[in-house]
Amino acid sequence: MFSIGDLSRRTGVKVPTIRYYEQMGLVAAPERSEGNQRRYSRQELERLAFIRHARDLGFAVDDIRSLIDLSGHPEQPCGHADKIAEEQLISVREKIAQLKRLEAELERIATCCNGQTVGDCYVIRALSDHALCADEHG
Amino acid sequence: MFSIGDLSRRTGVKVPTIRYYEQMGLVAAPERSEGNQRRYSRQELERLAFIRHARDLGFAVDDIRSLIDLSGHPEQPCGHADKIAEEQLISVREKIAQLKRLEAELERIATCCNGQTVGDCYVIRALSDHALCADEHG
DNA sequence: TATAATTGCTCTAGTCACTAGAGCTTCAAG
DNA sequence: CTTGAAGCTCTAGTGACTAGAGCAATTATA
Repeated sequence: MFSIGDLSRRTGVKVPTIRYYEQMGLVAAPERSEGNQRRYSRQELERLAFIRHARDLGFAVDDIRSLIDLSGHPEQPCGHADKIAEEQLISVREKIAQLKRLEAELERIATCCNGQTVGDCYVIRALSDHALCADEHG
Repeated sequence: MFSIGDLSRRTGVKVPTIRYYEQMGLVAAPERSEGNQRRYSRQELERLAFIRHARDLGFAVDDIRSLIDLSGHPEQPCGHADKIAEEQLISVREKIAQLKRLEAELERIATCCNGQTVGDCYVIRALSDHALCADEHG
């Protein structure tokens, strides 16, 4: 049996976050000690590790809920789980592409400032005048 | 003079967001018409375009506030503006690196599922067992 | 000019995924 | 048996908006 602090140390999920997940129904409410403190089993530790891992990978809490539901039905086809993972992959790739455009733009902005005062600072001018942008972003 | 809707169309910032920016003190409260509707000048249009541009580039609202303050003092040295832009560039690069790790992990997860049922689905197993990960993430 | 459609107003509350703090109780070590 | 860490519940705050209710003003059309 683990206390909530044990669980936190073993999974890297912060204590208030574990309680929040319980409130959201992502993890079930565990047994309690005589003094009303949460006591977790190994199974609950594993579920929390699953959640932590999925969150690290950027899955939304709703997606995680679906994945947990699916893992409770091991006899069903896994197309849905695949779909969730693939959509997540697409969204990650889109974010990377978007951030690369920002990187290029910021590189230009942050490295071109040779002015001595704000009045002719490239950072400020570039933000004021979209026309100074090499290409579209946002 | 522009109505709030004009401003929205010209800058791409949604109407409620403009009002929210006013509440946050990012844009000043403008003149009002006889019937209490907001009426903006060209200067205010430009400031909002500046904000929009900076938000597109991922600057936090607090950073934008600093940049606006700076642009109101064109005689001062621009080191601070440079610093904000450079920090933003670093943070964007970190996000890209992080997302690339996620991409690699998700690729492995999403493309390796040859099982027919959830029971042996790679997506579910990979999330359950961090040991299946090729390298660290998160 | 009358009316209808659109746009605008304020205000409250909701989103997501937590995080912080107050004020109290229980637990484990010495 | 005491002390200090860890736990409890509850409310409220974060960032950057977004949604909706219930009105008022403006603009376009007949």
